[in-house]
Amino acid sequence: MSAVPFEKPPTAQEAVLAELRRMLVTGELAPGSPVRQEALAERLGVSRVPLREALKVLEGEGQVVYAAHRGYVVAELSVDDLVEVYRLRELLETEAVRRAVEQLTDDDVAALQAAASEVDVADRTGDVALITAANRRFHFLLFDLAGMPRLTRTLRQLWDATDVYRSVYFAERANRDRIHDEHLALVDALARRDAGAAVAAQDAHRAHSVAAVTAALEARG
Amino acid sequence: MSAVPFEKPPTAQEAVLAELRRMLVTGELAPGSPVRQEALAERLGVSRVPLREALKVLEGEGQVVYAAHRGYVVAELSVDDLVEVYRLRELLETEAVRRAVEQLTDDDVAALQAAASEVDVADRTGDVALITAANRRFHFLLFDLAGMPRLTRTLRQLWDATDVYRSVYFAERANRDRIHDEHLALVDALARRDAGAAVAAQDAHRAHSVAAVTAALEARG
DNA sequence: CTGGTGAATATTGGATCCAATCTGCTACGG
DNA sequence: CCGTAGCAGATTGGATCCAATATTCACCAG
Repeated sequence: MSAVPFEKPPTAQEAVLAELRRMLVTGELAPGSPVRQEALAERLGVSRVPLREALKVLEGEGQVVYAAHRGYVVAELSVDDLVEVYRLRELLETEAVRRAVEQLTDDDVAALQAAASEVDVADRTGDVALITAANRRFHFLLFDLAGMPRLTRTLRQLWDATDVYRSVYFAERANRDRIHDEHLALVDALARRDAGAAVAAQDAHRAHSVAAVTAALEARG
Repeated sequence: MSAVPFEKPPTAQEAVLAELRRMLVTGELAPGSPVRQEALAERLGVSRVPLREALKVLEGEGQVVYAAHRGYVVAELSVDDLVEVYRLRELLETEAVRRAVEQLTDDDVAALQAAASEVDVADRTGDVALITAANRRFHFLLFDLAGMPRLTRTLRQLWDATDVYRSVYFAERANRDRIHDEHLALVDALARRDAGAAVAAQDAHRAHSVAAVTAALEARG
């Protein structure tokens, strides 16, 4: 009985949800495009039922919008929406960092350092999806340390909403280089339990991101 | 063709969702109790499919928790959870008020005054459900004026999460009396475009609420 | 008496089928 | 030529049925 920590999908709806999230991040499901349930379900090898349940979750998160008898459409973010998301992130992430700093152990700091290194490792592969995932793990490791589950959940929704658009940020070599330094500065501030500096580092991090993404968004119209 | 603004339920899942929300607020679906799909569906006069879709929405909002093959359970809030929700509300509602004040018109102020009066009207009926609803309309009218849809949505989720517990607050005569004064103070500050005072009024409002609800929660254990 | 093993039951998960609604095209009248 | 009514196809919404999993309880070994 090899009790290997083997990943398995217990239900189809969860597998579908995970796959839909992936398709949203990669842009396979592009913003504004309608979701054809039958075709998508067939492609995923399931019936429409688990697909619809997964879509309901995404609807609750605002990733897709639903209209009765007209189905689901992949949510489209305007520049205003994007700016709003980043403003909310600022408010909530500031809280998260301040709380986390209060109860940060040395082990936590070490774990954060390790997570930051993982981002560098992913960076060297050049795979945008890997980088995005590693970056996310790093930041949410920190958020989780605040010990506020609802805060983490809300932040996850906000991050999810802009995942597609953030990819363009990671696609740029210059941005990826800057991330390394910014993460380093953040971990450094945390190691010193300097909440103010940590918040400042996060703010800078976000500011770069939002600037790049809005620029990209306005470019295409 | 009488184009009467007649209420109609476009889909069963929406009707079910609305009914489930009502049952959650009234405690008909009590925190911690499992959701028996077949029985509940039959009681609502629908099959399990639309019920399950409605439950997925509530799951996304954290109103129920889901475990694969074990079903849904009505979410239970610990005191810590409750304190967290109120802290998040403080952060987000402060932002909402500050933004709203920036672009408040005289008509908006008048509408807020009217909404506050509605709360008084509901108050005189003594019906806790009516009071809760009127109170909610008043506050969200203000939040909406910030022009930040995601912020409003997040706040709605936070309010929903604690609706059941807030009922105990409104059940107390003394608390209801205080609400009138607090709303008056808030509208007054808004009419003067005094963001600081408005935020302070809201903070006081919340502080009373959280104190009452935590007390009630700790009392029963 | 305790612990575990197995079958029986209850409950959830998913697929298929049918009904309801929407969309696009066509034809007709102005 | 333009607008509209209506029909046909496409798509979603919901109900029923079956499969998969979990839970309960009886039974037995120790």
